[in-house]
Amino acid sequence: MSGQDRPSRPTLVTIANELGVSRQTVSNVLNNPGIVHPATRERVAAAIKRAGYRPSAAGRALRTQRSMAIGLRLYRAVDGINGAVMDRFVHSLADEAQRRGYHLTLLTAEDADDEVRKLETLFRSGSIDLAVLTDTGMDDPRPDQLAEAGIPFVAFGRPWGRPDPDAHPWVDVDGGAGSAAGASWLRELGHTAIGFLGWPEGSGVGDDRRAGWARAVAGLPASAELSVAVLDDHPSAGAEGAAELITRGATAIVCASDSLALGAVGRLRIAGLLGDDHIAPLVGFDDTPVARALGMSSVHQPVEAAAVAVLELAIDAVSANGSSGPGRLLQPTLVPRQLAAFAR
Amino acid sequence: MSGQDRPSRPTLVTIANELGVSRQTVSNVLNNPGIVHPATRERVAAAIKRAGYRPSAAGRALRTQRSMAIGLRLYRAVDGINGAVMDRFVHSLADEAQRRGYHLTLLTAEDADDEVRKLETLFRSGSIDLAVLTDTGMDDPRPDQLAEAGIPFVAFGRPWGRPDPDAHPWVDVDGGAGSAAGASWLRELGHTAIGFLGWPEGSGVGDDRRAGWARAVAGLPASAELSVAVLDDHPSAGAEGAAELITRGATAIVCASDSLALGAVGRLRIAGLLGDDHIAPLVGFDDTPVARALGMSSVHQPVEAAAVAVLELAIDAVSANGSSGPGRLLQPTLVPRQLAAFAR
DNA sequence: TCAGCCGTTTTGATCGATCAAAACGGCAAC
DNA sequence: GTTGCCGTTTTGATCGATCAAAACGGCTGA
Repeated sequence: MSGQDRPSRPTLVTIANELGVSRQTVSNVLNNPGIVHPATRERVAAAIKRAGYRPSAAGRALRTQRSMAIGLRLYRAVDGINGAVMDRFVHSLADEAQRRGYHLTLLTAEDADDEVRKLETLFRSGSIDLAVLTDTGMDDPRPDQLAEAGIPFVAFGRPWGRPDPDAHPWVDVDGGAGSAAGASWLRELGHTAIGFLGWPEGSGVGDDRRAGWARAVAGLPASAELSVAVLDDHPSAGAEGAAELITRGATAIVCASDSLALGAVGRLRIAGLLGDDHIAPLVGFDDTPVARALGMSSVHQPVEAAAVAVLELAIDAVSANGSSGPGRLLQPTLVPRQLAAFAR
Repeated sequence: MSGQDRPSRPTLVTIANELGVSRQTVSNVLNNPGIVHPATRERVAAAIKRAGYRPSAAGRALRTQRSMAIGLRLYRAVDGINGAVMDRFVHSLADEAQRRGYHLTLLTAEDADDEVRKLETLFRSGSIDLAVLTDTGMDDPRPDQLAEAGIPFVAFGRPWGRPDPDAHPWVDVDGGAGSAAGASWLRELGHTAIGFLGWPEGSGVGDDRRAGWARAVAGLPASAELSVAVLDDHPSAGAEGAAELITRGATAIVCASDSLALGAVGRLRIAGLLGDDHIAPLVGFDDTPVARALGMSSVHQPVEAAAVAVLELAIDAVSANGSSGPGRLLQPTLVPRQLAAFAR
């Protein structure tokens, strides 16, 4: 059945010979159409289309020293409830990269050191032009290591704990503003005892969200005692924390994640705090599919916009323009919801 | 601050000149160490390590006509509850690919045609050596189109609806066996009215799971009426379907997904069918994080093993050995659970 | 008439690796 | 002493593109 032994993809020379022009002219039609005579340009373009010719990525990469690839570590799906945000981000990033002629190259790693090591190998072999970091933590070691190795990168997440906020390009979502919006919404609903359910101090993201809640509940009585921290980002931990908050008098809760909120909703139901309007006095974070499915209110992160911003900074980083400024803080939006019938 | 203007990565020639050997010897140390004299080999290896030399992916790809990359479409995270399985699969695949010297190149697409078109562009430009298809549906058009274009590929999912089961290499999980295991487990618990909650006929995956349930409940009275189909893979649809099954007399339910099971658990609670042991008479599918969090029993798919198998077939496909056979059906496992306290 | 310029096209060199074949020194066989 | 072989190393060609500069024909202006 095998018709021809070698499919032998067409090259610049194939096309050039077919038309009796030089290879450079064919190349110019693709990369610098302006300098080619219109008549020639059309003949060449037609031949390219007819042959289904696609420039060799390897040949091009070898000459230009650019792979047009972006390295991204894919984390193990530990939770999957909150991992949904990262999912959306990766998809958006892949989409936007594609739109700009780049593409994502995935890697997996054991830990931060391993990630940097693998990024360095990919970079030195010319497999990627730059990296995108996600999940930046307090005093994250990766930015310095990448800078040391001369690898351009953009972080999705602020440089937490750094003296210089513009040490490297980053994009992030204003989590504090999200929690504040959630707390304010609960105030508007008439609540005066609004608790916060989050994690122990020390994580940049968690502290930021707590701070936002604190700003929004300022002035309400006893708000200081209504902050509870649990160790795990898990519904069972959320249930325990919510029970504690209710004991202390809270009638509404802002959570640092949808995982925690999922656990909290059961306690609110048991405590008879759900109300007749079926609006749970509860705000989760990340607007995950579970929140959408159950009808929990949650803070939505604009990951598509984040991906666009990351790519803009990324392209700046490799072309070394440095024109668009190092940091971008995007605003989340609160999505209020009514509990689904089956979840009441 | 910029010490040297050009970092100018080392090449084969750099290393070779440094030691006074030829470039080919350096190349051989990396690709064919056996034919190099041990003493030379060690000197060269030391120099490579010292310089932190990594072979240029572009140079190598140009010569060998291999990119060592695998194209994979990343779907938009529609649901995220069930998308979790795909998450784990992608991570495992990236991991296993890396272990074998390959890496994943992501793409996004609007639909199947767009996916094939983009894969073809990547393939013809030599950016990928092969593709991995996921979510194969009944009479999926992609296999034929890829074969037509001469693009090697492996599918994660059976060739549903095809006369020839070995039309192309594939790996899949035996969903029927999973549902059967779930139904059998419920029988062992003493249930005799076990319902199935799934989707309308016509989807390969859904029909397969229903068939497994049917096998396991054979012999029980009135089992034929205890199968209900809903249109959406969503908890609210699951709640409705479960209510219908309970009306028809079911005391236990096997679901085609965790999304459906999530909706069903509330109805079982309302109907007083949960029991004192806190084991919900319910089996979901895919063992997603939500199931783990709430304590729902579910069928777990061995995606890590699937990724390993896919890669094995993939490497066969590009080297054209065809030694390991075209199809692999893996067995899932049932994970029985007790409902978490907050979810009761 | 011829130098100079302009728009367009072609030529030569190069990116960094691997393949295939040649070269090399040493040694045994005839 | 020549031939042949063996283990190891080197040389030349090649993969497919882009950059930089040269070449080309036609035209203008001195």
